Parts: sequence; structure tokens; C-alpha cells
Amino acid sequence: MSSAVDSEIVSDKTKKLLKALSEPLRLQIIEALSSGEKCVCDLIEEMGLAQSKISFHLKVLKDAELIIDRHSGRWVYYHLNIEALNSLQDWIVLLKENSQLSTKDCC
Amino acid sequence: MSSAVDSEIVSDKTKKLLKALSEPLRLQIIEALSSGEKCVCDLIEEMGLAQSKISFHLKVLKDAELIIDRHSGRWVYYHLNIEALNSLQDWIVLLKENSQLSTKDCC
DNA sequence: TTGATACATCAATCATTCTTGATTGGCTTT
DNA sequence: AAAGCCAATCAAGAATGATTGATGTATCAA
Repeated sequence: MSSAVDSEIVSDKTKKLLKALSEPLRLQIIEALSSGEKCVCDLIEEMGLAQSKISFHLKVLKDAELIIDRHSGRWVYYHLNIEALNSLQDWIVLLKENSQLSTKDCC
Repeated sequence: MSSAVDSEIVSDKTKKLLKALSEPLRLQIIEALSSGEKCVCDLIEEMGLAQSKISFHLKVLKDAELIIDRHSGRWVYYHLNIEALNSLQDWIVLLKENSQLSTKDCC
């Protein structure tokens, strides 16, 4: 549906990134991982939350490619995907540039 | 509730920003406004959506201080708040810096 | 003052997302 | 093989968010 012109600039990837970042718990996870790679059990302990809850949110973050997993024995380690942060930043920069073009009268 | 340690780094402001940006329609609005200030009627026409829908999402964006309104006669004009974009970018930069510190073994 | 326009807000429905507890699957140790 | 641990997944319910159509408020024009 929605047959309108749909002149979209935001990529689906960026949409997914932003949706993944819209949840406070997931932001906490992101910040926890910004200090280095951690296994799920570390996060469970550090955040004091149920395992299934953590796993649920990790999955959302992983689907958005904000984090990357690494399996080792029976542990799964997660770390931030800096590329995702970069592409998010690029989008913001683009918005700001656009914005500045339009406030100075053109050219 | 939630008596846990709550060693939060993300500010409530950032949380709200990211939540506001988690909705595709709102991203479209943001991008529409990145090319300059517009009134609600412009957005309605440009996006081909119901007025109450647009107003609803504008309110969310305004509450997050991502956009700023300006009243003139019976029109209301909205434009992006660059400060919000800046603070979002700052948060990302901080995350990346943190992340880089932890990958090089310390110091 | 009447009517029209621009926008906000509300209440009800609908849709999506989160949470919880239980189960399952994969490793590892014994 | 059996038992224990780590983590993913599932199903049901709870909570949150979005959409819709109607109503309200302010401004302007006739």
C-alpha cells in the first residue's frame, strides 16, 4: 500500500539501527559493550536481569548489526560493530549538512 | 522500582532522542525538514498522510526536542533542532572512543 | 457573526514490542 | 552416557505505541 512518492533517503539499515537503539535496556547493553567484548553471562551479572531478557535484546541488536557475536566453547561473546556506529554518524552528518545548505539561502 | 545499580551513561535526553527516531514516519519527517522549515500542511501534502497522524508524530519529535515549532498566524512551522543532532553525534563519538580504548590493550 | 482553514487533542481500536517462565540445543566435564 | 552449564527460543500475557475519526481551539476572511 502507501502508493505515495516515497522519496526516501534513510536506508532500511539506518531505520533498523535506530529502532534497535530505541530501547533503554539495549542502550545499556551497548554501553556495557563499549568497554569491551563480553559474554552473555557477564551481561546478566552486570545488569542483574533475566537471561532470556538479555538474549532477546541481544538478538535485536545483532539483527540490526550493531553487535557481533563470537562463539567459543559454550560461551558466546558479543562486541560492538563500529561500522554500524559509523554509518549512523554518517546519516546524522548528512542531515546536518542538508540543514545548513537550506538555512544559508542556497549555494 | 528497579533498585539495581543503574550506572547509566546514556542521558535520558539521548534515550528520548533515539526513541523518537525509531519510527520510519518520523524519520521521513526529519528528512523532509532537513531541507528547510515547513508548516504542517506542507508535510501533510508532501507525505500524503492524515493530519492527525502527522500531528501525533510531530508531537513526539517536539517532545524529544528534535524539532522546534514557530507559530505564525494560523500556521505552525517546524524546523530541525541542530543541537539535538549534535548531542546525538556526541554520544556516538563517545561510544566509539570508549570502544577504541578497550581494543588497544589499555593506555 | 458566520464560515472556512490550520492544527492539536482525545478516545477507541489495532498493532507491535517486552517480559516471563519453561523448554530446547549445544558444549563440556565426569 | 549422564549431568551440568551457557545461551537461544518459544508461547502467553502484559505493556506500550500507532492509527483512525471525531471534536476542540485559534485564526482569518467575508
